[in-house]
Amino acid sequence: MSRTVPLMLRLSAADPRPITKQIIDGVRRLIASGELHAGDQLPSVRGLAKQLTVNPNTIAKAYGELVSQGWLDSRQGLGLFVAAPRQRLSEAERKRRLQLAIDAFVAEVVGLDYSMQDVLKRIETELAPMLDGRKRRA
Amino acid sequence: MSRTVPLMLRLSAADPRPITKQIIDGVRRLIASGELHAGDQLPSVRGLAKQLTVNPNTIAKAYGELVSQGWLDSRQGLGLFVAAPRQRLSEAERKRRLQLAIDAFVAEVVGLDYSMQDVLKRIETELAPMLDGRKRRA
DNA sequence: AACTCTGTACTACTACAAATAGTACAGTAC
DNA sequence: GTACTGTACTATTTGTAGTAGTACAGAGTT
Repeated sequence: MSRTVPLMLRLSAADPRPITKQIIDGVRRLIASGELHAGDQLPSVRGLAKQLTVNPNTIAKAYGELVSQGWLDSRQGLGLFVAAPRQRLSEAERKRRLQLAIDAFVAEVVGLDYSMQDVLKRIETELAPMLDGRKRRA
Repeated sequence: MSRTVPLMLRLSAADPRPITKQIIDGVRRLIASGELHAGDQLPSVRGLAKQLTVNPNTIAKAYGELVSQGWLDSRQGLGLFVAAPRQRLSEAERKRRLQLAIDAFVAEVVGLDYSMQDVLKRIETELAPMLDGRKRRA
């Protein structure tokens, strides 16, 4: 199964995250949710740069990060492809990242006056499509 | 009930958040968890700056933000005090912030290979002390 | 071989945010 | 007055994000 997809990605100026992070998160989300499958080819660095009207360097940086995290495989002269599911982060690093994410989330939500039930329900709704979209990463 | 507390706050160089945000989140957490009560006096701008070995301007900025968010009240010449519980954010703003927090959290957690149950349990554990530490904000 | 696509690696420059440093001023208490 | 409080400035430094431009190597097509 190998396709070339137009990559449904939107950048938002309202989003406080830097462009590079928006792209990284966006691609990761598309893969995790199963909208992109292992072997699929991604838009070229220059192509996506033109599509999103950002600098090619910015795309290259985001792609490079995704490669080093094991989400993409790069083949010189050919392009970038969605990698087979695998886990490149150490157990300690995974644990550390989860802790950071939870701390940041709690810090943001404190004082917003939402009940525990509301918060958990929302998390569940948004997270569910990301967890079963692709096989469990080895 | 009015106390002057030494403010148990630690800054971490490992924490990716800027100093100002670490202080804002830290104070908000102390209030939400009930470690600081309405009326309690906070360390002075210069005092906390010395304690944390950061610039007084940085503390003043953090305190200023907390005042504008309604967490603290300022009395010229006297100091800063924990405000009575109230909600200064509009319904739309609260909703927006929750959405941003959830989006950011999901983006970080995707690919870490944690089960839904694990994630929800962790959130519940860390968030619980923040929700019942003080009366519901009007 | 020539051409054109791919990723990758640089340097240089600009823009912006965070933090520091220093000064100054107004309000409160002793 | 003196010594604390918060607050408001300006100036400077530092680090990061993004843009701009160039260059090079690998792969496929003609």
